[in-house]
Amino acid sequence: MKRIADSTVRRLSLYLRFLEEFEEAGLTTVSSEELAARGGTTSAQVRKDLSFFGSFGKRGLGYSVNELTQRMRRILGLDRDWRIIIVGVGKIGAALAQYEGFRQRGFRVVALYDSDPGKVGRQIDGLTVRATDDLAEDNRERPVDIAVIAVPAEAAQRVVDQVIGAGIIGIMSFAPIQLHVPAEVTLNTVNMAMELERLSFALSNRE
Amino acid sequence: MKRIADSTVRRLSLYLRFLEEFEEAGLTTVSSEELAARGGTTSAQVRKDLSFFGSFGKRGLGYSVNELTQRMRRILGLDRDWRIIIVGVGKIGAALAQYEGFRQRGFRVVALYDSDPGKVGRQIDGLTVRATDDLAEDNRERPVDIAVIAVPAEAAQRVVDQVIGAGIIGIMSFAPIQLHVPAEVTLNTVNMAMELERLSFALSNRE
DNA sequence: TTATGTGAACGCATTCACAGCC
DNA sequence: GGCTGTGAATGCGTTCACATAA
Repeated sequence: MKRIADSTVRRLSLYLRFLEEFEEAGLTTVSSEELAARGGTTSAQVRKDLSFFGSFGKRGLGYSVNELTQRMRRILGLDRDWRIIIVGVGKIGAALAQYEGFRQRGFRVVALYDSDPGKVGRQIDGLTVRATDDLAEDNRERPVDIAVIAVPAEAAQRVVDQVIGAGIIGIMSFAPIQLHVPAEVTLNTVNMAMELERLSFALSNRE
Repeated sequence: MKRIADSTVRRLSLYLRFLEEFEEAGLTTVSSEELAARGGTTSAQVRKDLSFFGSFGKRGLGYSVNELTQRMRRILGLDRDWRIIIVGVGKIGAALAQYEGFRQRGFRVVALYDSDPGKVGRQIDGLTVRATDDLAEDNRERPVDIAVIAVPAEAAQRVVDQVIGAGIIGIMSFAPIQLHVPAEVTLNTVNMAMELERLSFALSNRE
């Protein structure tokens, strides 16, 4: 498939949310213009974004809310459940484990891990925290799709190597550090401190 | 000032981290090439990024680690403390309140707010949770720079309006929703569910 | 000689504008 | 007539390549 820009994928996620809102509101048809207005973009942008994946609309009419919602789900890979684990059950990790926004989209947290013996065995949201060293064996028995990394910066690269060694190829990191992974692994990093710094920059540099 | 691309600002944050590492390692000079290698970019990119703000290097030599670190801090607005509040002390909000990564960069959490009467009065990390309705008055007495929004999607726009009404012009949102703010307000949103969706897309669409 | 700083070239994402279809 | 789908034009960020300075 043609390479899709990151910005396009982000917008697709937004479109899906809006479509679900429209669906809930009982609308059956939506135009690129309406979708654009809701998301703060342009109708041409919406049509271009969708055109990378096919022709889903009817000229003169717009898009079927129902059909487009299905299509978006399928395109984003959300027409299935994803088995995810969370490594690191400090404040952030524990919060993510219970985050409803994940479950709603089919991301099912199936296990929690931590390297701290003091945390292993603890119960969080119905799951027992396991030792990070058990990861490889666990994953062999019952593979997972995505590992969410929520450990301190110092431990992050080591944990990521362990996760990859266990055979997991999807990684979502919340560690405030630049991670290195082989090409066959897909990594997505959210650095919350960096996001605040972007805000700091924006606030400092406006006339 | 000339408009700076978002991608540039993100890289500046990275450079600063690397510079601090180099500083800690005792290095006094660094080249654009070394900085690039550490961050997975190119030396031309590093030089171009820096060139938007001035000429900080010496030809044939490179950059003074110390001086460039200072410059980066100032450019990013990190040569000062930022007073921030967190609105919404559910799992995510409480986790952020105690996040060390913020404090380290001069982001000082000075107050916590929640609309749930059951949470108001609770102690978290040495701070007493206050009622969101107190926000306007509190901010009049002792203004803050940034409000971090960590409330559910349904409440987010209302809370943001309240925050803006109180006179706060910097907002960092973790609510999984598209927020609307007037032009004079600077908003930065991190949508964790969307980030997982990007990963889902990437994992689903590779040959 | 070495590494910066920067115009120019390039490539990619966004916007335009209109042909095509309902 | 209305709205989509898409080549063409534009704008913007990245890369190139070299003049410049230590």
